[in-house]
Amino acid sequence: MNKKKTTIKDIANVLDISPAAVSKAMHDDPRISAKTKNAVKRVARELNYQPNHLASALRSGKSNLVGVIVPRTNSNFFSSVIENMEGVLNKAGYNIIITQSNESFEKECKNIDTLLFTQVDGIIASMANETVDLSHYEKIKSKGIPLILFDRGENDLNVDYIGIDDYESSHMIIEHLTAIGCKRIAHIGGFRRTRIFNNRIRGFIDALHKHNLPHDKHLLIESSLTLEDGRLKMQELLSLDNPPDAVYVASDYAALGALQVLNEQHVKVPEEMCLVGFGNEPFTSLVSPTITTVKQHSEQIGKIAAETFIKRIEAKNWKPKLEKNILKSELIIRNSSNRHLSIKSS
Amino acid sequence: MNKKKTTIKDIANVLDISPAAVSKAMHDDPRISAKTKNAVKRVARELNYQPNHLASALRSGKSNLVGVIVPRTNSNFFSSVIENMEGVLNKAGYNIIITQSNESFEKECKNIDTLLFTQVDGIIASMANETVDLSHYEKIKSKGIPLILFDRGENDLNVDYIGIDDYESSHMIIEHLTAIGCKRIAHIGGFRRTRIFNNRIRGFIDALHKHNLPHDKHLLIESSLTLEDGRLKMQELLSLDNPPDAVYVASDYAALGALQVLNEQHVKVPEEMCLVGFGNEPFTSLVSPTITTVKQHSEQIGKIAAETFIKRIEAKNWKPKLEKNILKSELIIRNSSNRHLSIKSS
DNA sequence: TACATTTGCTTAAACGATTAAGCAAATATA
DNA sequence: TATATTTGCTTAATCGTTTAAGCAAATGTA
Repeated sequence: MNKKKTTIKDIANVLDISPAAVSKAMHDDPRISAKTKNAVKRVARELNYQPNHLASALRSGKSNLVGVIVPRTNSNFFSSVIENMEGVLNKAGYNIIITQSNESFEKECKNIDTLLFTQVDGIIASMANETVDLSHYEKIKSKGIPLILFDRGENDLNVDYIGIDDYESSHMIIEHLTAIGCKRIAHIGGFRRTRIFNNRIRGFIDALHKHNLPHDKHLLIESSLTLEDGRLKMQELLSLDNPPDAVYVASDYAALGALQVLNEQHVKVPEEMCLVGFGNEPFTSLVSPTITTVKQHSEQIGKIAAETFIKRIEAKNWKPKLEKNILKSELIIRNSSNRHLSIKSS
Repeated sequence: MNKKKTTIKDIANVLDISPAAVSKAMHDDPRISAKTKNAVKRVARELNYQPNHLASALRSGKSNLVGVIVPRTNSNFFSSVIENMEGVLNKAGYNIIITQSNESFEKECKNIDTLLFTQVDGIIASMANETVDLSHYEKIKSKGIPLILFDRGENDLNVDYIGIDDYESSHMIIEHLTAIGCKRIAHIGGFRRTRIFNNRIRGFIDALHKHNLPHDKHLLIESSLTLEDGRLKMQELLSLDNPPDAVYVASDYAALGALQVLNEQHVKVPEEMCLVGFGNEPFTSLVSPTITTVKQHSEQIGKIAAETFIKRIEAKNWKPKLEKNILKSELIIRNSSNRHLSIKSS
């Protein structure tokens, strides 16, 4: 049992050279001869040498670790973003550390502390729903390491941001719903304090005006957008004196809750009520009827976020500033708003 | 702008004491006076001191980091396991690093390398579907750090394991299906080489015998258990000369695929065909009809895995050995196998 | 041959914290 | 008062790696 790990010193001893030479040989320093390099690499393999990350990170001040903070990993969107981010970062020699805030502000603060403590070289994050106070994000900026936000971002921080055009997405949805004859369109939106949800709400209102549709206050509801809350808000809408003929929900989970209520109360979808979700979660194409939704191009968001990080870390004297990267979203029309085609699973 | 981070040296300079005294004061060493301790802590706060994890980990040989490997984080089961693991570990002063294998053997190997490279104090893992060769897991053991497996484990590694009783779960399911009158029960199972799926298959076969039901070879199919493969395998079963009257699928995702096919082909569930899934993913209670499934107590699995890790790390001269912690699962009966009650959403 | 340059290494300091060992001063014990 | 013990620190080594500086030997140049 060789419990003791092999270090560059061990390799140096075997070859009777200095540890410094070994270190340089491993990093292909031009001032080390090919013969020595080969010998070092051979012995390293033989002794099963694994470089000690802590030591090199301590000395060089670079950990090659990128911290990632997401509200939850159990949504397809975030899981896909992470996967694509990881692909790009791994190729560039970085490894990622995933943490989840569970939509809790307190947890998000703890995550940031953990990541800074682990000496990550940068942080890529999407904010929790609860987050309003941004001082803990300022902490990242003040450390001088890159901070990249995606999806749930905040302009006030003046850092890079990658996301989709939420305002425009709402327009796309209203356009589609009016085209199929909807006259009273409701919106179960997120909390206005979150920028993306605010943008969706603004887009919703402006699009209604554009199409000369009534903007009834009762038809615009803020929600935590969980499945359960989607159910409650749908019940609210159904109990109105003059209920809507279409509902645009700002999250697929809440849309699913809404659909459950509609099914339970035998409201025919899409005949009596059209439904549109947001996010293109896999289940939207699995439930009955399938749910019309918005695809956010999580692959691109992940890749671009990672590439932005690399760009920032490689730029020598870079100062954080607001730089937005807004991608186009895509409306995926399914049966919950399909009034002209025969209804079958997509 | 104070870019340079404060170190114990800075604190020492302010108070005109040695860095060693500062370090000890921070750790409440009994040989440091209360007065000095207070002064150190005050200055630390004033200078916004953050201990350098790399340095302390390098010196002490402990990183207080635990690596977690899961197939994917976007399932409710794993996401919940992680959440509960984290709760216990944080309290004990550990932070976790989550990595996902995406069910790929190669990715799993890379993850292990990353985690070992990051000098984690231990690893808690659930194996990828693809994994057959276990040599990379041996690498963890040979480092002398604790390895804890859950859900997808492997006895051959002789390490701690936390999971549910898969064999018994199959019995529960068959018991339920026979009780409601099913006579020809099929099983879309996972690959036999994965222990948990093999146990479910063994349980399935033994339970059939126990209830004097036929064990038709065509009614037992191995599958990758993705949604798509669930569809394909269901189509296979429906095209048999003598199709089954119930299907037990070893994963909720594949069960959902099966349900789609049944709905599309207008096979009435549960009247003509009963369906049972596995895992209690949220969507099983959301689709129509709702799917009967098995709850795995992810909260407990996460907690126990974390507690086992702590137990191992605190035991001085502990040698890895097989120690199983098998939890009881729970059958959640929903409409897809509800033949006696009126059919409504649960 | 005399000097400059290049090659291929070595030396030694550093990164920031921990910790065994040591030492003077204060306090306790006889 | 003389000695032992405790208190409260300091010194210096260490963890494993990186890297600036330095220095012989080999090679190139005039």
